[in-house]
Amino acid sequence: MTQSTKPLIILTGPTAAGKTKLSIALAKAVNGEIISADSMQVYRHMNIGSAKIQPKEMQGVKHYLVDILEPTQDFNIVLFQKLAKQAITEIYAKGKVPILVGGTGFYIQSVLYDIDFQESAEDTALRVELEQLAQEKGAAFLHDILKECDPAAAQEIHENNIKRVIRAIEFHRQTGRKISEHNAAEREKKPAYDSRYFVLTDQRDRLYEAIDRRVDNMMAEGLVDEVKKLVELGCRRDSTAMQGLGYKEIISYLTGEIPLEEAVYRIKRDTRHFAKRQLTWFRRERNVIWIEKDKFAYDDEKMLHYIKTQL
RNA sequence: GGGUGGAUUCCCGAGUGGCCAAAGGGGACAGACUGUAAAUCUGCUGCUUUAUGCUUCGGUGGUUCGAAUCCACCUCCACCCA
Repeated sequence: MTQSTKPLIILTGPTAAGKTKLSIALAKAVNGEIISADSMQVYRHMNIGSAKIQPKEMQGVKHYLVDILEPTQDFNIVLFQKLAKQAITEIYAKGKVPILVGGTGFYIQSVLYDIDFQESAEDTALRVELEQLAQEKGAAFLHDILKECDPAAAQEIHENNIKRVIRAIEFHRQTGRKISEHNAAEREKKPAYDSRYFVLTDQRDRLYEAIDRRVDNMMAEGLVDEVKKLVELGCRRDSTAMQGLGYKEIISYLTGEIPLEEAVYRIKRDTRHFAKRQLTWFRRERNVIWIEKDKFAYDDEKMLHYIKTQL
């Protein structure tokens, strides 16, 4: 890999597995710089709830895509992909190795396979219109619309998954093509880099314990105050940033909908669900190198050594 | 000591004679995902030789063709009166 002109190291894994800490050691070991593949850490002022790496923890390792947006702004995968690619170019120019670190599997995929999103922009007006249609006439009605323009997509996407049904219809309206065909073509792509895809994980029960502990720490560190400030900054419940785990629940607490202990319970539960979904995603990715912490006696040094043997 | 209300599958909880292996929710487990992805959505959850099969609804015994559902006693829990 060191011979290649386009090396890319990916270090991911479910939330609370310990990616951040290991990533710093890795970056130092391979003369790398880190690109965060995390949909929430891009936002400024969201430090506690997103478990964002803090400047002193970086130990001089440059990080990209952290603290680049105000929480009132929208972020999405296309923007991520564009910025990540820019960062990679920049890192190559320095003669360093880019390391993609973070738990958002879809973001990682978009870079690794250089997925093409450009053909179709999002159309807010259309989305709102279709959402209303679904609300008034039901999910099945919307799904029937998709059936007419893209039967294959209709078969693949469950009618209750309104977001994805809307996107498929939107894609067709804008491009005249079928998203099912587009997706099939994109799926054939080979990695755009000479990559190593590491997934850091642990036994399920230990992972869940780590999540519970982390949430308790977040509360102790002042997550409620952090969310209060975000609300003061103008964040609304439906803004993209407030969809983050830990944020939407605390907002529900602040508006008096649920007691604080219920909010904490939900954050823990939903974060466990999230970790499970992440694992499902990584299992499906091709050529993944699993790093099971228990097999390395929970020793970062040993994990790092193993990673180096795989490069 | 007396009275009343309870005990249901991992949890909560519905079920008052057959349509009940037992609603619904939660959890657990599994999966999908190509412009909101920390989002959104799906499946599954007693056992097995998958069957008009077996075991289950606090315990035991009864009534009945048939009981989670009715009766008796017992155990435990909650509340009320002493």
